Amino acid sequence: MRPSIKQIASALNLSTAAVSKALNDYPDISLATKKIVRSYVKKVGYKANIQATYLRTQKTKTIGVILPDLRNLFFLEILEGIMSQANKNNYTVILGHSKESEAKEKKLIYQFLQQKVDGILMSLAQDTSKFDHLKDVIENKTILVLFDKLARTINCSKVSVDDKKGGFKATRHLIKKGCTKIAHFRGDLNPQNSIDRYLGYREALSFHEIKFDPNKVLISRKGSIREGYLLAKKLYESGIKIDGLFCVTDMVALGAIRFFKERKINVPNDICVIGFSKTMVGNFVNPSLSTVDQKASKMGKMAMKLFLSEEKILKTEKRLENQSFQLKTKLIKRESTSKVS
Amino acid sequence: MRPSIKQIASALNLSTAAVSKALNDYPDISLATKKIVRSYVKKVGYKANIQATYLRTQKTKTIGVILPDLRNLFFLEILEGIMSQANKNNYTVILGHSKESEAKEKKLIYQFLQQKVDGILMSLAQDTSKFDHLKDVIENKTILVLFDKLARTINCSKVSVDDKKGGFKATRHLIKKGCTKIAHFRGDLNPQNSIDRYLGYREALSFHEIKFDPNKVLISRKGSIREGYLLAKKLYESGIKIDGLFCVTDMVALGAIRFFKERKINVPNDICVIGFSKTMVGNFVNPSLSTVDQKASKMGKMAMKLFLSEEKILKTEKRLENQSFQLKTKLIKRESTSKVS
DNA sequence: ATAAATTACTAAATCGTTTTAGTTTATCTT
DNA sequence: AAGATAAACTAAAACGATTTAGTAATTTAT
Repeated sequence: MRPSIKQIASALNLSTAAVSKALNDYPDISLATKKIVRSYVKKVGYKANIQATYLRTQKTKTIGVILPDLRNLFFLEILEGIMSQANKNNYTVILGHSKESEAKEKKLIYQFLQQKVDGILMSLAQDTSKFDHLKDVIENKTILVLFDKLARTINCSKVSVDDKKGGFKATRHLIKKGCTKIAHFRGDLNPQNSIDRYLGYREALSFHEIKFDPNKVLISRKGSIREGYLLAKKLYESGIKIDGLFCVTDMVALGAIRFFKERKINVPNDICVIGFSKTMVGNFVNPSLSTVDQKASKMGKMAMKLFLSEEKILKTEKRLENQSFQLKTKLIKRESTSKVS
Repeated sequence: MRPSIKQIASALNLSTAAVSKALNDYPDISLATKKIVRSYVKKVGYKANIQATYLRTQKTKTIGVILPDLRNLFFLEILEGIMSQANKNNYTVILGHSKESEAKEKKLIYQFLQQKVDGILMSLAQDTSKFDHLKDVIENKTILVLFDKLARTINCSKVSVDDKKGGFKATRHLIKKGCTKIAHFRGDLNPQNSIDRYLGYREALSFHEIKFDPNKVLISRKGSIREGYLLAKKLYESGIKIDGLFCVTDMVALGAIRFFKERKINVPNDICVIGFSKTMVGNFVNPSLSTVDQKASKMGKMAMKLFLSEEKILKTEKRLENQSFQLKTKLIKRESTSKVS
């Protein structure tokens, strides 16, 4: 068992107060005593008990991270970014998995608040349509940082991707490759991301004076491979001809490509396909998948940095003060759009 | 701010002791009082402060999980398995990422012990060769459960895969497909897994009376795609002819396949390739990758279950009592070995 | 030389629970 | 009716730290 401050104090013939102050570098402890305490503490490997410290300071040096999907490498890279920053700053990360469900998300938030985390960093579940639980976080004076899937109306720090520009880039890339009949499998109406990607798609079309055709836009609710497959099938069977396809996620694109393969439709020669949010898989499939990179790891780092800066303000000025940050996207050209135009 | 037990007590004209006992269902509180307390608590949304509770009970209802690689879907599925069980049992999960480094692993363990987790569930880093930090966990009366990459000599609960049988199955599958010159890209010498897979490989060869050729066994230290590519190149350039390849991981197999593709060597017709530990990617590549499934999610669940059962014993008998569990593997036949023999 | 100021501590309260050891009141024996 | 027993509480200590207020010893100022 690790020693407590009491045992250290009696071993050194000091009061617990003196030991605590020495460790926290209070000015009313002499340098000599501080040195004695520090070296002794090092020798016996004393570490302050975090839960006991919390009881007085109300700080746990812990953040909660909620991810909607653990099987999605995009979120894992974000997680990695968060964790590397967290480690550097001696924060502990507790993890929650909302499984894209608002109910689970809510439960996790209250669990985290009970754990007295200093902040919650999260991406919203697909499902989430009410934001009361987010407001509760802020009311509890707990820092909230949203990344990727945000709620515009909530007053907290946010890291987002410039989805509109990304959608624009993806669509423009297809146009440059000579595509003129470009379909879009968009995401659900709820999180802002899919709306923005869709808007980028439309903007690119109108910029290049291609008439927008609502029949070429289908909605994927879950963003799964299976759905991509089914939407491609639906579009194909409806008889609408296309030569380009921009999908809201890589997974949807992979599903679509699978369908085209089955029907002996050549990608990219018959149809160019581009996804969104570079996932590792895209690099291994055949044809390899063009996509729009979201810099997931950087997103995680930024989220943690926003938290740290807010924490600093909270410490001195006792109020939450949030910032937002928007990450740029990068077009990744691969085989699925490598048609010679 | 959530109310404390004190405020509840004064609101109900009771002592804090009575309220606490009512909530914890002590027999010396009348049913009537219990009902009053419970309904009031529900109304105001009171939740016990976990850190304060810990101070008395020494239980945090928190476990620490250490993974060596966050970009590996295998570990993420394990994590998912752990988290789903943890949630069911109201445990909080704190996550650590060792990045396959012994030093980081050590640091994380001490951080977790400081956090007073009730248990640590982990897979060892590639790097790890000394086990003092693991012994420290046990000496701290903290439950330790190792999964996947274990240390045989440490006396704790363990969940492993029957790697030897898995290696045997993979190799036998190649043999059944008519391969006779079977190479093996094995893992490093340190964690037991790669040794066992290698032993399974040898056993299958000898079982089918194929002479073992040490020149056909190469070592991959990191198990990366890049390494798989380089090993395939090395083997190819050494002039050794093969018609089958069993790789220690899917990633290594993917790398090898990439090299074969570049050299216009057809997989599976010229060389059958099989990996290990079903990763999602394997299903999307072309050709899709045969592999040996490790049931990652089940592994996570088992790890958590072993923890829970050990925790139960610890509570009543005040001693650590560990168990081990070995998961069966399953052969996944896909295109990379679909040669007609 | 004495009062004031500074230095370097200590005592004790506090955070929010749980739990041991009483204590009061009511009920049961005989 | 007196003592024993049981029921239903309460008081207070404890967990391990931090921090406020106070105190002794030393130094400085006049």
